[in-house]
Amino acid sequence: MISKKTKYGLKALTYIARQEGNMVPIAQIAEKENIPHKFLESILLLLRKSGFLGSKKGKGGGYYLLKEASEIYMTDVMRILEGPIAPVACVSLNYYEKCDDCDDETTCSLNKLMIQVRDANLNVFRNTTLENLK
Amino acid sequence: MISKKTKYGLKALTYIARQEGNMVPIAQIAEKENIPHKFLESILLLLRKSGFLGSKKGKGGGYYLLKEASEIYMTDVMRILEGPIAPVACVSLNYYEKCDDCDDETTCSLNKLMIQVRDANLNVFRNTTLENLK
DNA sequence: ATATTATCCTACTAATCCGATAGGAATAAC
DNA sequence: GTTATTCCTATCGGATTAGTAGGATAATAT
Repeated sequence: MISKKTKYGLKALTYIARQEGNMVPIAQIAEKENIPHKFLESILLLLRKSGFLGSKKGKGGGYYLLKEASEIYMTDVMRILEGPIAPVACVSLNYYEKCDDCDDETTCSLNKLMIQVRDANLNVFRNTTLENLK
Repeated sequence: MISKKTKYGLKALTYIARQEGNMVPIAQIAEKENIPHKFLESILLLLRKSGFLGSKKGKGGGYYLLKEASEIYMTDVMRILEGPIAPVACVSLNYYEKCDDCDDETTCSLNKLMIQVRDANLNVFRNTTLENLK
């Protein structure tokens, strides 16, 4: 199950994408998408620092997409918002970590299944961009 | 990412499946699979209560599979150990819950993607049994 | 200048979940 | 009756999640 952060983040990105380049203030997204304002603020900050959004302060300011919606892939967004796409770190492409309980990954009984799950999810996220959510 | 409970549970089930019907004590699984004994105890208790395992108390006791490994599907095991397979409750087949932030699911921008993710995972779990992990 | 509107940033908090442990009761074998 | 096992409830520290607080900073309009 994904976190609310992820869910809110995806909804916000979609909302911004729909405004076709116009500056979108947090308050507007928060209201329309039923997301707590301050919580959303921290999420948009993260998305900006991660290179998905640009922002402008002050009156008439807000957030906007830095790339075309069709070039924002779910793989990238999910990794920032939710973390690893793999179900266990020992099969993660971007967040690899060795298991403490496993001596040898190649003989681990779960390894093949975990890789299948990872790839199934990757396949969905690699083939979905923000444009597909609009 | 799956919890350690799920990971340990899957490993334990696989270990038991490999013993071909023999009674397997917790201590043996714990040692061979590097799982904390007491933690594993609680997991096996759950798997027994959920109908996957039988048990026998006392000397020479332990756990055993109640069904053939080839009839124990990952869909069922995962739902018990990890909970919903769906990434959000509002597209869950077995744990459905309405979103608080969504007025209408059919127009939710995330709905289609979430269903795709759910189905991708279901597809893997439905086609994997404990036999495949042995 | 000043008021207004917005993002930026750090810190904090309450609640929940996770991973693990404690300690004994019940049961079966020898 | 001793030993080996599961059974059961309760507890605990730490991490994570979801959300809040409060002000600093910047841009705009008047």
